[in-house]
Amino acid sequence: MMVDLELAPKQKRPAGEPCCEPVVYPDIERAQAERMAAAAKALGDPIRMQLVDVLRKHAGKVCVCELVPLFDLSQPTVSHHLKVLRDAGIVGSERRGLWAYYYVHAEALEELSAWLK
Amino acid sequence: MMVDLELAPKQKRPAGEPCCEPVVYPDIERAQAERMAAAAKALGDPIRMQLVDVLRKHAGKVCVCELVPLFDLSQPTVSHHLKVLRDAGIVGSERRGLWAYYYVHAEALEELSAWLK
DNA sequence: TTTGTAAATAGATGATGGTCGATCTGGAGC
DNA sequence: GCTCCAGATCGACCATCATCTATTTACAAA
Repeated sequence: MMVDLELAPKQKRPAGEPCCEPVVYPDIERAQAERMAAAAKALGDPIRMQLVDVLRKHAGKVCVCELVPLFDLSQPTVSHHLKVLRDAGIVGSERRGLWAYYYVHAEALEELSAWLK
Repeated sequence: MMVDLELAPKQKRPAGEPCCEPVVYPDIERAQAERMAAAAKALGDPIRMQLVDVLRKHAGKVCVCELVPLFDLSQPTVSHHLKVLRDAGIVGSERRGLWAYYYVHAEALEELSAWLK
C-alpha cells in the first residue's frame, strides 16, 4: 500500500554518497493497481488462461460441456475456475435449459491491456 | 491441461438436442498459456503491480531504498516481492556498492500485452 | 412423477503465498 | 581488524488456492 512520502520513515544515509535523488510517487495508482492486480490474478493460472483464450477465440458463447473435456480436470474444478473468472468480471454466463454458456467480457481486460501496452 | 479431443471422454448426450456443435481446440496454446499465466500471476498482487508501475514510469534503474518507503511493508517483504518479479523475468537488478537497483524487462510483458490486445 | 443429466455447491486436504522478525552477506569507512 | 549499513535469506505463521469426491440443484423427457 502506497503512503505519502511525508509519512514514510526517514532514511538515514550512510557516510558515503546517497544512492540517488529521492523521487515522489503519489498515491494515485493504488485503486488502479488493485483492480488490475485482481484481473491479473484471475488470469494467473494456466487453466484459466486457456479458458479465456478459448472463449476469446470463439467470440460467442461456449457451452461448459465443451470446455470440460478440453482439460484433464474434474467437472467441479473447471466449474470452479469459471467461477473465479466470473467473480473477477472477466467472463459472463448464461443458462439455457440444462446447459450453461460462457463468454468473455472484453471490457474487463481493457484496463490491464492498456496499462501493459 | 489441454488434451486431444480423441482422448477426451465421450459425452453422452441426453435425448434432446445437443448444446452445440463440438469444436476442436488444439493443444498448441498450452506452453504459451503457461508462460503468460506465470507473468500474470507475478503481476497479480497490488504491491507488485505498483512496483512494476513505478519502475516502468522511471524507465531507468530505481534503488531499493527508494522503493521500500513507498509501502507500508517491512523491507524483507518488499525484497520478497522484487524477487518474485525477478524470478518471473519481469524485472532485473544490479548491485552498485551497498545499493541495489531494479528495472523492468519490457520484453517480458510483451507476449501478455499482445495477447490481451 | 420418476429417471437421467448438466452444472454448481459443499467440504476436505495438501500446496502455495504474503507477511513478519531475526539473521546472514557483503561492501564501505574508520 | 572492527563497525555500520543495504539488501537478501531464513523460518514461522496464517490465509488463500487448486483439486478432489460427494452431494445438491435445476431442468428435460418419458
